[in-house]
Amino acid sequence: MSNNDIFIKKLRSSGLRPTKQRIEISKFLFDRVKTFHFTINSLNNDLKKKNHKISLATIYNTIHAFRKKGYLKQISINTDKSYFDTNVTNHHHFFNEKTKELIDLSNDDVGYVKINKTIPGKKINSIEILVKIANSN
Amino acid sequence: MSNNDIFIKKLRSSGLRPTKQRIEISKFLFDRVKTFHFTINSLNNDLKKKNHKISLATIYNTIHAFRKKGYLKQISINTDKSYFDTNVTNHHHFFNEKTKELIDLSNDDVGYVKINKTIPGKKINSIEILVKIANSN
DNA sequence: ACACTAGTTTAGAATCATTATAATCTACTC
DNA sequence: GAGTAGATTATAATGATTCTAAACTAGTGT
Repeated sequence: MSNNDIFIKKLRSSGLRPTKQRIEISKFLFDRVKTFHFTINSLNNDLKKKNHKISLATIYNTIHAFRKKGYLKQISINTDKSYFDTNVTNHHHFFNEKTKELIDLSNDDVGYVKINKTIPGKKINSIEILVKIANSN
Repeated sequence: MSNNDIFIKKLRSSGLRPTKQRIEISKFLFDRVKTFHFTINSLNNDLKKKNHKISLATIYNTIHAFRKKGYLKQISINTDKSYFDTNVTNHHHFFNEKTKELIDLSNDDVGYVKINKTIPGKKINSIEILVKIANSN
């Protein structure tokens, strides 16, 4: 089974039509060994370099479709642009405010976090930890 | 000593000229019993209601000046607008994504978080925890 | 294979938060 | 009171994101 077929299956199984654009974006995002972080802008530039002429609107549409299906995580961080992560497992991040660089923190890197407060009628959906770092000197 | 005098002293001591606008904003933000969360937009509306005609640009300038001086905290959260907190002590937040409501979590509400990973040449500036909540039924 | 339809892509316009500009104003110093 | 550095202001500019509506295409049925 070729890589394309894998993505076509994945898209179809989640109710997304396997269009040329979605397959190309899937390949770029998921056909690699390591997960990574990106912004719409960086993704757009990277796809342009690969001579894939995909409209910016389509990139936005696709990324949000993938996010809704759980194939991408949007990172809670206060910046002018949104950051996405192809690592959708439960984990956290270091964030270098100067360079805007994100570094994964595995769940094991973070001690268990207990939340000793409940809100009646509400349940916890996720716990997201952002560790801001800077040069140490 | 009147309230105004307190804010004038505070502003002057941090190298900010105590202008009419900064004093008004200080009074609105800090002259109250409980801390609270706000956006530039909500602040602008609230100040308008009080018949204070402060330019939006001044509100942005002032809030960022206060943030830089440590009088306000900007919350790490992925939304279209920035959220600020008049509670600058070490604490965390519940966030209701549907209503965009923020609820404080005291440091005691959150078990001690140990970060078992270091980045050479970098130090930790802050650890920010966002607990996303939703209706439980 | 062909046509139909709902879903998708697209370029460009619209929106909205935020920042920049540059003219006017004001708090502080002498 | 005059001079000046710092603030305020209205407005324009920017930039990320979303909207629009026309053109395109994948999937279905014939």
